[in-house]
Amino acid sequence: MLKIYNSLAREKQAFVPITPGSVRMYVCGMTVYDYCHLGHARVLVVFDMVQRWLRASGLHVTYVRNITDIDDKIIKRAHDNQQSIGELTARFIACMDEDAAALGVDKPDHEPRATAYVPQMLELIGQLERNGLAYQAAGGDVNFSVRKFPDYGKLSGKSIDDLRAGDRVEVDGAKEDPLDFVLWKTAREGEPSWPSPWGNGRPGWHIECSAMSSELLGKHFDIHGGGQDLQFPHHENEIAQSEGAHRCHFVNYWMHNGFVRVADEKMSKSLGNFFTIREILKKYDPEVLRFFILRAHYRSPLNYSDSHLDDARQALSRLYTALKAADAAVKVEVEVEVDWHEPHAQRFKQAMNDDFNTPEACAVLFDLAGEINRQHSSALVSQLRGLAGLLGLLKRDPQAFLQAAPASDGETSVEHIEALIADRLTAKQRKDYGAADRIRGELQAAGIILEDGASGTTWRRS
RNA sequence: GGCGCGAUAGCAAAGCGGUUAUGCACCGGAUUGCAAAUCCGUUCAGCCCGGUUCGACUCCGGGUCGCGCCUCCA
Repeated sequence: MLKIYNSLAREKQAFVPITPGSVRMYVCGMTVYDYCHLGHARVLVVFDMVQRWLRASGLHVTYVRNITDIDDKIIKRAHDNQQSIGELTARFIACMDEDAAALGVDKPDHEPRATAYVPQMLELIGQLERNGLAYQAAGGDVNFSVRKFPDYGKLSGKSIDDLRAGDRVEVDGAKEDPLDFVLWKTAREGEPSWPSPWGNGRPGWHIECSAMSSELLGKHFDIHGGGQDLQFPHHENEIAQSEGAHRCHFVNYWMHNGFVRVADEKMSKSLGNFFTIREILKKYDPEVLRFFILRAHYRSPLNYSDSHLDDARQALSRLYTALKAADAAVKVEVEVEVDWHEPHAQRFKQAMNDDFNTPEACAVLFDLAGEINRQHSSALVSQLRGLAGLLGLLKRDPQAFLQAAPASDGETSVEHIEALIADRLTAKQRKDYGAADRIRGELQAAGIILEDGASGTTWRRS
């Protein structure tokens, strides 16, 4: 039985889908005005893992991850770049798709863009107004009235009176309460706008998700995910909007992934301490990055540093090395069936069912690798490949992984390496170990490690 | 000021009221021409102070420290 830590209840709860056998899940995706950074990578990978495990558990999954393609930052960036908003967002959506694909992230079932759902947002705002929860302020903005929604604060555990809106940011004087948030922003000169009953304008950020989720998943669905920083105010506001408009329960399970940190500080655009995915992929294999993310629990903070990624690479190499040694018997690229009665698979399943405990699941993979190194059992090789595959790992040919060069490095060609290995073999046959070792040293200096096995010499990158 | 999370060996990171987590690194041995990989073995833990218990890293209470949210942020 799958248990999920529900941010709403602040405890692990047994997962019971609304419709038996199927799951509807919504995750807040990117605002596309820049390259994705490591924090985005974590959301992408974590919820991809969740989605995979739900499917592996036999559930029919509808996974929605939205794209915010209209917002203040997008407008500003497009203006700064002197390009249209459409050009800007198209470019960064393409970049996001590339990054996600590199990380082995499956395409969600739906990737709605905010600009395509304005009618639904207007409908929702209208309903909120009819329900007495929205009002048009002096300046023309339509706001949500938090005081009129008694449950406000139930997700974040905050009470309206304790919140100190305006402490750090100037409050819009036209709001009835400082915490009221905007549903519809009145059009400003030079900014994109849509016609509406409240005048030309554009949607507030929070209403986008409420509109897209109910349109694609219904008014009441199973799982809503996102980064921890969205819990308040974004998700709190989504609840207020959706439950306020639909008068029914919105989401059963709220999942929030922990932050990526640098030197113990949250990685964020505002702090400027972020690394983009593509920047990291110049130095590290994308699978190493995926593994780095999954070997930590999704709710824990994840500290980024080069040495941690080096460590992850070494660890992942151990798994691939085990496959390499035993792989002759098992074909690559073949979908492997997991034998769920086998003890390792049982442990794996138990770990994953315990709120997606991927660190424990990874430990099972390493135990399996050790067993394979001892026994060279092809049954265990399929178990390793099959289980790792459910995490989106170990899908490649081991040799290809072990020999893969970072994108930025293309100095030592495979031909050159193989020529030197042949030279070394001749030297070894002459028992000229001095010459053989010199060649090996030369390659080692270039980051190539040689391994003399029973069936000849193989190489990998250090 | 309000609310929340965390503190595990050199580093990273889980479970668990009593029995090896796991990975990297380190040390000893096997293997190897020597290495690498692999195997076997060893060493290295649980912020502090109380309490509960036959027994606590694990439960409870109190500290200390760190982090996050309360502003756009994954």
